[in-house]
Amino acid sequence: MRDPLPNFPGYALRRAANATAAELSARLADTGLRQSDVSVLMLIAANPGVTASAVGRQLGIERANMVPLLKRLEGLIDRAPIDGKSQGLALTAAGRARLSEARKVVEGFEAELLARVPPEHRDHLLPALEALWR
Amino acid sequence: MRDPLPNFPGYALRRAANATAAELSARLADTGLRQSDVSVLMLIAANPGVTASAVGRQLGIERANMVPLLKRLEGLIDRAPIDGKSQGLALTAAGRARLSEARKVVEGFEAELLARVPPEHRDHLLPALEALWR
DNA sequence: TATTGTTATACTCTATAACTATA
DNA sequence: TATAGTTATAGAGTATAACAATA
Repeated sequence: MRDPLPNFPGYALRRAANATAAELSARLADTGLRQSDVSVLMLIAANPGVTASAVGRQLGIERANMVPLLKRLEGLIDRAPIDGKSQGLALTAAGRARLSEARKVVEGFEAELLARVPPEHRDHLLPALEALWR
Repeated sequence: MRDPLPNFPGYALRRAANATAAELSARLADTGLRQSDVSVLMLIAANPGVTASAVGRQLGIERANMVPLLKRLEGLIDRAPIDGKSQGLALTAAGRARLSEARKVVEGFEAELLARVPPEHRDHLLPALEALWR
């Protein structure tokens, strides 16, 4: 079948993102975490005391969507009041343990992704992608 | 803020796909078509008489999801029975006209996307992406 | 005035299961 | 048996509007 679409970088981007997201989701199933959960946990781990709003801004997640996400992570995240309206987030011991599991899955998967890219293109992938959204 | 996530190609892929999809959707608003609509119209235009199932297979769209999609494109697509259970799809005159509009938007956008990528990385984007899903 | 956290809501995309009819 | 078209449904991801309380 004639198919001109794969020649469009935007289309290839969508297909690649879709395929890899589905694969990572399947691999994360055992941890009970979603990709967005893991990214939030990673950001909190790297920045203890950060607010939910700041996490959302950094990851491109709307404030409103942080609420159910953090609710799903109950027990893994600790909330400590900063002032009357802000709360600092940090991982609990359980949160660190779960993140440690998830991190193995994610980092293994990311390494595999890079390995799938032919060597001559490999180092160009990340800079090219970053130019499209940063 | 410390943020290790942009160093993950899978994460960058998701962010880039998300950002570009939102932008293209906004640009397509005037045409009344979605990205998936345009990709379906393009595939039918390139392969007159193709079945809905074949289009879905090629584009990674489930058969079941082709039904409301084609219903949305009523008037743009013509269905002719091939045998008792299959229908061949083709564009109507209106379909060709709408696709012509949408094609300008999409091709302009795709060219802009490539232009955003630094020249030394540009030619590597498409091959690298294709390695991730093909 | 701007920001935080929150509630409610809606739209899109995608996936699965199941059914009918035909090849 | 496998495939085409269809219906119904559910899960994610994402977006907006609006509100109260606080900076």
